[in-house]
Amino acid sequence: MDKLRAIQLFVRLADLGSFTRVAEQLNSSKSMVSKEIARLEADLGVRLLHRSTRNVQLTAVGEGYLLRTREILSKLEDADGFVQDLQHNLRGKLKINAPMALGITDLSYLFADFMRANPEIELDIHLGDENVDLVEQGFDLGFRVSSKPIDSNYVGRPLTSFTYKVCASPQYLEQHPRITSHQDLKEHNCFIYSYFQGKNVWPIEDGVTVTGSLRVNNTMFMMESIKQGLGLGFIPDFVCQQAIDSGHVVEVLADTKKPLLTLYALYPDRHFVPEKLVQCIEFLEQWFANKKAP
Amino acid sequence: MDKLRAIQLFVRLADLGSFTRVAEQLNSSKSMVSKEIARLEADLGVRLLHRSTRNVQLTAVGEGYLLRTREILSKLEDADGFVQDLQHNLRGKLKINAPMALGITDLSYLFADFMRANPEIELDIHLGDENVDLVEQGFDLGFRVSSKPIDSNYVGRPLTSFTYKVCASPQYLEQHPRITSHQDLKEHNCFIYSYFQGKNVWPIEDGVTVTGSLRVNNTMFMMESIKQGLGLGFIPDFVCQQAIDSGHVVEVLADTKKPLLTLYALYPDRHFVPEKLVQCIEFLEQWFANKKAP
DNA sequence: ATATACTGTTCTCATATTGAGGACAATCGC
DNA sequence: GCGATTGTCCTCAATATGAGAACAGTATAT
Repeated sequence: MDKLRAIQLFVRLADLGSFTRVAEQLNSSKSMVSKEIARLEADLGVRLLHRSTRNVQLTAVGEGYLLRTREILSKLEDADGFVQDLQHNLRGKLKINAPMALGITDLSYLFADFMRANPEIELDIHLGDENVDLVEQGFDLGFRVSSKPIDSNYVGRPLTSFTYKVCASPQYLEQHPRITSHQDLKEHNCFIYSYFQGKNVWPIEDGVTVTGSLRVNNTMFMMESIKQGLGLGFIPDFVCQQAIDSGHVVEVLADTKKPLLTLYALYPDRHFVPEKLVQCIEFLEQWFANKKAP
Repeated sequence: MDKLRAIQLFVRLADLGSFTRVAEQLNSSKSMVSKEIARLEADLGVRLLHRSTRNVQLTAVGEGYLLRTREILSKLEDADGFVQDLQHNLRGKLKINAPMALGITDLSYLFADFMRANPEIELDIHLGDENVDLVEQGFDLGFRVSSKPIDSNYVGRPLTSFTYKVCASPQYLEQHPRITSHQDLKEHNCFIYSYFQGKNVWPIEDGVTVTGSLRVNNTMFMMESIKQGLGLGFIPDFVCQQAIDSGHVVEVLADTKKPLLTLYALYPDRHFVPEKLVQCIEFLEQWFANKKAP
């Protein structure tokens, strides 16, 4: 028995005071209304209304039940309304996970723009390079750099592609042997990024195993050490480009083959994506598209 | 879709955190739980929980919906509990309609006993001889004197039978012609009871049309007038018996044929009769049975 | 690292529920 | 009295629904 519908019919019946009119109002049959009310009464084991052929009269019990069920229906509507509001209106929190370096560089500008464009949406941004379980931590959106989508419960959306560059400061290069081949790197002080998937193998050409005096889990820190002339780093271009443009560091082995990586936006499975998240993802795509253009 | 059941499943699922365990607990199948939750989500247009194969995680929306639906389910239980309480416990009001004379005589003793035996039941007794519509006025119980059950929406239960007696005071009989046949009544001052079905025809033998100087809608009043020696009355025995026993009035035409009437208890249709009403009706039957015995 | 066990989803199909329509009994107004 | 209208009951076709197995994916154990 669909008790909820039965209750809705009961309340309506109490309002209209006629089985026939309820059936008419719902484009349904009298028999259905009658049966459903009978079912509800059977379920409760109580007569909710006395019926004479001319009159429908609430029982004392029915009176009390009506009061309570009215409130329940109203609360149910509230609950549904709450859901609709959160789903379809551009409101609420958006919990986002992003790599530290990306967050400090591009994303800080990106989300500044986004917040200006969508003042109703609150952002809860967690920067970190550890591999967190997005679903377990309840993230709405995550940024991942990978060739394959990692988590099958999430759908990935390519935003932009980037590459890595081998960087060193001009001073370092002056004071150390010339680098002409990627194999030369073996003789240099190559910094290692802790979370790098290849550990201490840089994916240049067919790969080169490197060693160095620094191992750190933050690319910005590494970048600073490179600027100080302490060694070489294998740095994403969005982190090093500015320093290269300003001359603080220099790219070496620019013509070697390095992997082209893709930045993905990961968000929960495609069913029922909240409007605010749709909005956010579209914003991401546009932002990166615009950035590449000029 | 049975939304209520879907909500119940959702809440249970949030508690147990596993589709499989919900299905086990309800002796049902995983597919049913999965489908029902999917239906609810489709209805709302929202993902309520993220599922990874190892984890079920509430969405932000799901979290809010859970809170609200929990309250709704609790309220629904309250409503059902309220009904059960009223139905099965000996509590609550009992609205009763009874003829004036009967109420003032027998019923006053009867219900005094009843109230002593059932202190939890409140009585709301309306005395009156007008023909009221029991269902329209919301009566739980009515007393009717009739040979046929009047209202088809109510079921009648015979309680006791009684008859009428022709009464007069000794003084009146001394001062007026002797009464030996019912036809003699035509020459006497016969009081008329307003609500009497036969109007001014007393159903003695084959009926006798009478006239008199008093017409009143209350038998007790009439009884008093008889005691004063003003005339004759056709009085139910439960009203006149005491006065006859004490010698205040005398019965005449005792051996004539008068109708034997039955007192019925009328109560609403047999489906779902509240326990308190069942109790009351049983009490009525026992009381009248005991009264007849001694 | 590989295997295994366990998760939630999806599919199909037999089953059961259910709602519409009409006949029915009862009542009220004319 | 008769006709109109009420709620209930009956039957039957259509729909919805749940069980079970196959499936895809993942975490734990070895």
